[in-house]
Amino acid sequence: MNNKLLVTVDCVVFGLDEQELKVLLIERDLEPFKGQWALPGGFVRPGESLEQTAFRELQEETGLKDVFLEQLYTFGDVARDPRGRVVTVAYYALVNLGEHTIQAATDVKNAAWFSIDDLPKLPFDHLQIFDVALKRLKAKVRYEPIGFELLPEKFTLTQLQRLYEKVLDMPIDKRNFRKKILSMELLKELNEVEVDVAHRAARLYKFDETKYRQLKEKGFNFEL
Amino acid sequence: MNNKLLVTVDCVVFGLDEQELKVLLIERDLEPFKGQWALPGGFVRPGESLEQTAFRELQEETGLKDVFLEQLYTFGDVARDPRGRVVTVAYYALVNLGEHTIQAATDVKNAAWFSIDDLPKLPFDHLQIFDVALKRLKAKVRYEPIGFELLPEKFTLTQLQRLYEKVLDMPIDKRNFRKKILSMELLKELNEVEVDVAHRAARLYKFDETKYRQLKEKGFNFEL
DNA sequence: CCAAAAGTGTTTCACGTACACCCATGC
DNA sequence: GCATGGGTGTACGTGAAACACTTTTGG
Repeated sequence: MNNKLLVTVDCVVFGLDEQELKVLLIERDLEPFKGQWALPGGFVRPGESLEQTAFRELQEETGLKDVFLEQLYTFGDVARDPRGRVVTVAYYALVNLGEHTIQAATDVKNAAWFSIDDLPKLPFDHLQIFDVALKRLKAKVRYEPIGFELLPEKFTLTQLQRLYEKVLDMPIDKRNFRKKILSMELLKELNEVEVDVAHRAARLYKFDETKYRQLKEKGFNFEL
Repeated sequence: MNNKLLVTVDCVVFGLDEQELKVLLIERDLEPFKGQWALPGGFVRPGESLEQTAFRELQEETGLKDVFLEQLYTFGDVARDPRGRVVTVAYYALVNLGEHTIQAATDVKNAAWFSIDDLPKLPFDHLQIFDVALKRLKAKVRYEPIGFELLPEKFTLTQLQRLYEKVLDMPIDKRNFRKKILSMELLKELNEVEVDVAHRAARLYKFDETKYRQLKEKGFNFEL
């Protein structure tokens, strides 16, 4: 009895620039779907964990490393891959677009960011995977402070607000937002302000990871 | 290059009786860990989806069918199984203990319910899988009306309250609970009451699935 | 001095929370 | 008639939501 299946890992990488929420796609240089834009990913090797596969493929195919990564869902429909029975464990990642540069490499012709509402046609069930990832991101950003992963280390409150507005796709009141986020005491106010802006420079803040973990221990729940 | 891996599905089945939250375990009749209590599960067959595997294994090993089932997480550590590289896609299920009878069958010596705070030693990483499942159940029960899956179709408000108290492991105020749950208008009040109780009989209710879907469309969010 | 975004408080309303007694029924 | 759980209302406080003007800076 041969029960062995092919297992891949695919990654939905979200990035934020000043304008929009984007996804990182690679142009496949291998069959099937050679030449098409697709989610980065590849086969799990016998000696590596699923998460290791995700990190390795991201680095190999797009040059990204040290990113926030979390398992999303596992897709195992019988006919999802023309090569045969392939189960894929999907992950999603969050990166700050400004601080990471991407570059195509192994098995990939090209790697590029696409606006989430202007995606090319995706192969396999990658569109479905993307949809699940976006839904997860929208839900999770409200009750876990993962949004900071999309921003540079030092950011302004307005940048933070924009992030939530873009991910949640809804307007947020400035005063209420500031009141709430500051009242959580998760942001460290820096003695620095923006530079090179053509108006009053905004104060910079940092997310205080340590403090968050302490508060969480005590039963605190992040909630936007 | 041989990239094929073994893939299994394991299920954490939660059940509720009048006293406690329980988990369904099976006594393995095959190596490895023959004779030990473990989560029900087995290999994914080439022609079946992951969910189909879960349903099939549940039926074969425990006799359960028509249960609420949802994917939990995929565990793929390299050394999690002594047989070699085995990735397992874990599911969790919710059943009403009174309305389903279980019976051991294929590859299984025995099947039985265990109190969640008195589990036997589990093989593989099944304890870790159970922990993730319990955590998920506790979290999800608060923002999705899945708790009803643990009750009979017709239930009293007190039963419903007990369910939440057991799953969340905390006391809940009776009047506030009733006010809140009834204000959602998700329960259909029946013209029936409990029978065979040695005190005033409580009114029976049913969860109104259709209404829930309608409200959800309009942006309603269940929240306890 | 003008444009652009930063920064800041108050009022209102809804909802969560705390809390105790009478009622119906079976034995 | 007594034991057992069923069923009900109010007061209080906290936090969410709505809302507009002044300040700072660069060009």
